Amino acid sequence: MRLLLVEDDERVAAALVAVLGRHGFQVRHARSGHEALDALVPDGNEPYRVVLLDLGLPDRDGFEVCSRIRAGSGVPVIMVTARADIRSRIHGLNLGADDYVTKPYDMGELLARIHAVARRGTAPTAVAVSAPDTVPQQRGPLESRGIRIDRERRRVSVDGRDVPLTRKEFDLLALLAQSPGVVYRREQIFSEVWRSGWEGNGRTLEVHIGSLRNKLALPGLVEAVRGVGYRLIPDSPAPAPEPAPPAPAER
Amino acid sequence: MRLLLVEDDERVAAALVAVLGRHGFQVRHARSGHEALDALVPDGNEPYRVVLLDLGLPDRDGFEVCSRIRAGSGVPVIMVTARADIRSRIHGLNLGADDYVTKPYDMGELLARIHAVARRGTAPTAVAVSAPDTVPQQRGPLESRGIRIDRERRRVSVDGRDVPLTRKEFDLLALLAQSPGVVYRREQIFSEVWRSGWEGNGRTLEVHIGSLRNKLALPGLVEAVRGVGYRLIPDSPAPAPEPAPPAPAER
DNA sequence: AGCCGATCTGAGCGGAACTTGAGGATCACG
DNA sequence: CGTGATCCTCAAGTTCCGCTCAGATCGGCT
Repeated sequence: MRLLLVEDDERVAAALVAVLGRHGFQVRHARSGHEALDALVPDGNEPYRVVLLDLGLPDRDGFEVCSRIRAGSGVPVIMVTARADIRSRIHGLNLGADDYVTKPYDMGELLARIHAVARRGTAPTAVAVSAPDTVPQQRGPLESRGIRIDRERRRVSVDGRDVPLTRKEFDLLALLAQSPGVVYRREQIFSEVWRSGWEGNGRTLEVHIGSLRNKLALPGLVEAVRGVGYRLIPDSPAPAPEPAPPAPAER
Repeated sequence: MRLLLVEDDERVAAALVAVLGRHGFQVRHARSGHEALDALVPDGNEPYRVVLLDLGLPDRDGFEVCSRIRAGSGVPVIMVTARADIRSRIHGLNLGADDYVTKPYDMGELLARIHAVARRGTAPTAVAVSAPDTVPQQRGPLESRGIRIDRERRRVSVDGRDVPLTRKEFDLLALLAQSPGVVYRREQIFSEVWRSGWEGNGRTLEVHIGSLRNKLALPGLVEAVRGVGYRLIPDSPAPAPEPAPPAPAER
């Protein structure tokens, strides 16, 4: 059974490779998110049954790696990380991870969890991972429709013009911009931008959406989806992953 | 989305039912392992998408309940328990549980984990106990007869032409498209698309079906099955395994 | 403490979405 | 071929939901 380990710490990786090997896994070790995404491109070999993803990667955000994996494949992903806070957990799981394990973990439990997601299997994927960078996903600063979002500096600019945003406004925009076009449900927004379990009582969300719209001054960018939530309208009319050749993967 | 909650503490259960209900789950509450196993017997209704299993049950060991569930069904099981020791965790996961959450847990995280296992869907495994249409929730856009349904983006296109749908219309279509050819009974549709067991009094369903048909402009796609409900006609073969007699399993 | 920006809440408005009812069309069945 | 049940369509109501504004509250900073 093939397993993809994404981990930049050589010592940790070596230990995991050894243990997993003893338990019957054939482990491929990727040292960066880039290498991991490369490794997942179907190449005729037996596909990976599980991805073990460490979030503390050097080259790019581990969350981003996860959503890119998820954009192209249904392979089960287990996030393994030292970040134990609730927000990160929820965020990781909402990005499509199948499990989220915090360090330090018990090796036996990790193995059990690997088996749990592996036996459930790879989800069917209609998305063909053809051309690598045709999917306009976040790389470094997010960029879409002239908006540049710098997560590290928490700065946003529209057509070069700097737009000062408050905390909530920024978090809101950063969340929506993560996958332009995708509808984020209200509960999901609350659980990611506000403390979890918070039920929005008043008109809080609408007010923040309103001020965000005002400051960005890009009419039509933030769209309300009645009864569901909000989404960003991507510039390119190419909204969704390819209709894809109806070629079924089987046989 | 139906969810089976197995919990003997009434207060805990009530709280969970409330929160889960607000998040769009139709919750069935079983107070014992016996009741849970009963509830999981396929009865023609929409199958449960997730089981939330508390291990502290009075009548029998929660672990046993889990393995019995697993013996007859591929439904995802999340164990929720105060037993945090490693041995129990590993034991639970090895018995077939898909996740293991210890009390006290964060509600937001629990919700995220529920969604994580639900989106992965019911395992194809199962002992095929005459559970015909437990089609796992598909990842990626559904596609059939030139209709592309993107659940994430809540967008529908017919032959590339974008078709804006309202909430009910979209939910309705997404439900029917889940298993083209399968007849969805009226009560089933109401319980999925209109949450909180509300029986349609007027001509509500017909009107929404009507406007859906208008917008899609694909004559013959949505078929009414007199006295029963509706279904989508798949392009390819006509699988007519539907006995569709007046379902006697009604309670 | 006092200030000031950020966040939250409540009320009112307008429009979209949903529901209802009636009449006509269609179907199953005798 | 008649009849009742079921479904479809149209045209109203009615409810729900998002937007905005204005004021209250929170929280960090000096």
